[in-house]
Amino acid sequence: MHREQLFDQLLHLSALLQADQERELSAIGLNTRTTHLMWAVHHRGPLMQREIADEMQVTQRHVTTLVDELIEAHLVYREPHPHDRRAVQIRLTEKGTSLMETMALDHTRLADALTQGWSDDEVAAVTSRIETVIARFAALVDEAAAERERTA
Amino acid sequence: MHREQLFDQLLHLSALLQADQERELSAIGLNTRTTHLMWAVHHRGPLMQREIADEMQVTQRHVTTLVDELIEAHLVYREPHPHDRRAVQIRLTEKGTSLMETMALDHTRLADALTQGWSDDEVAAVTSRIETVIARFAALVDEAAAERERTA
DNA sequence: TATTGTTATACTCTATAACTATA
DNA sequence: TATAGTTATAGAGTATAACAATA
Repeated sequence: MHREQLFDQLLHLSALLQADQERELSAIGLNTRTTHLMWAVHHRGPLMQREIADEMQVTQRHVTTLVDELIEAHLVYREPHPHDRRAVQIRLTEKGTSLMETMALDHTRLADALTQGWSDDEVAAVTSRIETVIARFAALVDEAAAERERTA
Repeated sequence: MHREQLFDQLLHLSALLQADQERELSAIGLNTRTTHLMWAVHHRGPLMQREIADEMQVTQRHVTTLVDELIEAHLVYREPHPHDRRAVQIRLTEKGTSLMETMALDHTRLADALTQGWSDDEVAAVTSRIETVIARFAALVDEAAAERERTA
């Protein structure tokens, strides 16, 4: 069936993208987690470690470790929180900011390369299809979660 | 730009699918690795542990561990290799086979649910687009690998 | 009393190296 | 000499629990 073939392809593509990303990142001494952390700070501004833990769904303790690594690499730094003396704020260094900007650019270039030769309409059509797949999948996951609640 | 939005969506979908799969598997005491192992045996027939290590791109030592876990769960068993007394063959138990069949069915059902209401032509059109994205991505990865060869 | 971050500790996943039995 | 699998060991990644400083 074609429907299953499409599904398998999406899984395949997802595996390819992920493997490639991990290879690229490890070449510059990063991994998915540390990059996610920097990406969050880059887009949301200075964050407390607790906020980062919430965003990334990992423990605060683990954020401490990740931040330590990024400080070692001169990509972020800790600053006292302006209003809460218990907390610190994580900010990107210049090097960190410029790395995030480079990544964003690479990202755009890759997106363009992968859809090269498609008309804008084609891009829009596929985008809208994928959107419905995401929405439906989210609905199914919610349903399953509700089911588990009821059973438990 | 729309092209980047599509790319981001594909990444998002991939993360959703993966997280969901891991949750489902952990509910039945499996993970991505052990499932991959069983899937390989289910589709390729009885395999030596070395063959499994090749297929999964992990060490033979790690295959030993994964097989031990699956034996503990009564999902596979070891059998002497018919022609090579150094080796063993991994086979699925009845329970293991039936689990793989259930998974294949769930997989088909999910693919259908996610594309519900799409015409066959629409499915085919999106499939063909994703195919070109995969092909192009593979080409880019190869190019980058060749580049690294030359530099090294 | 609750929250932020850290010290101490442990668990999971996976790898490398040395070894046994067999090819 | 090379290969299949295992014993022993170690490293990365991540979690839980207890604690200090502050809210």
